[in-house]
Amino acid sequence: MADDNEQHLRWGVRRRLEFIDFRLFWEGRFNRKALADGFGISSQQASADIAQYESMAPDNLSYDAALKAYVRTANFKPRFIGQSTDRFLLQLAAIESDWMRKEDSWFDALPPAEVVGLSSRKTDPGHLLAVLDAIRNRLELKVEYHSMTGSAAPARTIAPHALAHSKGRWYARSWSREHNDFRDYSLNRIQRVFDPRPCPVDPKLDFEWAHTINLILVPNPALTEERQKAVAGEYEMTNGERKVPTRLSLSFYLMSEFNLDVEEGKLAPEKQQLILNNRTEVEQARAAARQMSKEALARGPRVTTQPSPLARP
Amino acid sequence: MADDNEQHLRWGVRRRLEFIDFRLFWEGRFNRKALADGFGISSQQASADIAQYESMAPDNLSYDAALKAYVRTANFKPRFIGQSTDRFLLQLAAIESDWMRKEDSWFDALPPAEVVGLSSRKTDPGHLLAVLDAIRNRLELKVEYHSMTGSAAPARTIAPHALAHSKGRWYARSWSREHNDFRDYSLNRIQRVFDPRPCPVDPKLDFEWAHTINLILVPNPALTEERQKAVAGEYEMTNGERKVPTRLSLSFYLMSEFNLDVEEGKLAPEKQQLILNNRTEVEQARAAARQMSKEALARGPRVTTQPSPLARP
DNA sequence: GTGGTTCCGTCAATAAACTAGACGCGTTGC
DNA sequence: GCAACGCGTCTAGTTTATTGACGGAACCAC
Repeated sequence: MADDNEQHLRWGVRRRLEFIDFRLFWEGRFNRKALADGFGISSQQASADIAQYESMAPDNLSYDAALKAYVRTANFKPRFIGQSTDRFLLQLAAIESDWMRKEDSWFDALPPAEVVGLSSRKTDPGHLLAVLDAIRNRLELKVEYHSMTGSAAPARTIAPHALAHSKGRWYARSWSREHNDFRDYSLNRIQRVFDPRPCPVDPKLDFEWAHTINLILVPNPALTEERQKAVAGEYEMTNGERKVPTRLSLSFYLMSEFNLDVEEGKLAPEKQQLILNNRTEVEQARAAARQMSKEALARGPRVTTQPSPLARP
Repeated sequence: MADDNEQHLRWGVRRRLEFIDFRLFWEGRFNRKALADGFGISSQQASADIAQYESMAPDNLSYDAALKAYVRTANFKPRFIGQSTDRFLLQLAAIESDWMRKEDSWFDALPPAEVVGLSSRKTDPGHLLAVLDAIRNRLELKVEYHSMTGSAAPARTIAPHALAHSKGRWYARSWSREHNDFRDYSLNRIQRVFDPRPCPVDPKLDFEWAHTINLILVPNPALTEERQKAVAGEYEMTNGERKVPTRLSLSFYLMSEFNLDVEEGKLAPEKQQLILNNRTEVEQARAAARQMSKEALARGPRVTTQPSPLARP
């Protein structure tokens, strides 16, 4: 019956009950003021919400007059939030990395936490917007790329068709008019975007993007047998290997991130815990796809069908 | 005057206006049904919300009867969302990495996007919960660590006091009763947690965590002059170097992530674009801090003041 | 101890937000 | 040309939330 009620709850009320659940689960406590302030409701309404929560999950909380707060009981069971750690940790990382404002989360006191990494230049919203519109409506754009030399960067014409993320950076997978092939352009190196217009090139010709291959990862045999087993467990391998389906164009990033592109033996095995078993296969497949794209693009004819403006992809 | 109104909006209404803003900005279009479904309101109320949005930002949208949707106009200016790219990209990455459900975001159609990385075992919510409670209330826990050998892992007693994130993994910075020093424990290798009890060790003695040092990063001189300039720009260096304040205990992760812990010349310069200029200083500082912690811990007396249960840190 | 403060809870009256059902209007697709 | 769909709007009625007032429990400073 309680489950029945749950469906009838209005969106706003449900969010507030989730908030109570969230705070109890992760922080063990909350008080009425936090609820009222967080959602801009009166304290009376907050009381009513708490009463409702209690009626639906009586054993979850009790009021501690000394702490002036509601506290989680020992046999607490989350009632409204799917108890996903990921949401919690994601938000924590996002706040620590300044991607998100603390007020937009449901945290009160953040646990002491630190995120390792190098913060990078932010992406300009207008540029991302232009890229997204281009992807959706199959447009090409003129862009100026961040030039370090101070000299005026020549404008390039690119037609983005997908986004990719690696090592904290976002890339726009794009056709390049100048080179007549497909390449990656780092979003936050774009300095200026202008002159969007329909693009005749079919993104399906980007075979390096479209085709995937299984990277076959195994523990570095230079590690002790015990460490190898640990690595196998760490990366959830079965039969001593892990197959990772990867787009050909992205295999480079994954290889780079895990030092799979370094000759075996060159690095200390602890710095190269994984070995790519089918490296030549991957590299050949990638080169072949690249060649196929080039030939298809050179051959033309370029595709003619155009989606209507602002239509869904 | 409009700004005045904005403050009076109720939380739920404001969220819906933000939703309209978000969709218009990032996807260029939305319709009434999306609003009604997303927030569980009636179509009448959705119409009312749209009318209100239009009254507050008349030039932002127009209805396209052919598309059966509201579309963004050329001179659109976001009115309710701070136009932060980060929120957009963060959610995109989160959804792509399965950290977040699409329904919890405001996306309609996701742009084609891919996140490079190896998915890892999920962290058990109960374990994270126990660790967080331990951090807040200064407890020690018995944990069983994931053992690859199949043999029963001996329980260890740890007292976590902070979280750290690196390369997709979360670590609990903890005092170890067995070793009587401070170490990192990977959250998703914890198999079982039990027997929490107050811990007499003061986390302030973890000098490797408390002390920070500036890592001084410079472009790898083995790169061409032009590439060096590009790297300097890419990492926002001033005077050819970037100072990155880092906790001593985390310097290892940062060094590992950017191959700063590899001898110069061993790797192709493209795989080692950054060089750590003060590596020996960092390593000495770290070793010194570690030694200080050990001595302080060995010396005792262990700290006596205890925060009350469930009190804020 | 005593007053002052700050939490909480509740009652009653009022205002705002929202829903249900019904109707008309324009566009699209068969 | 007709059904289907999405939008806008009207009325009446319900739910949700606010304002204002009052009282209880715990804590702090004096």
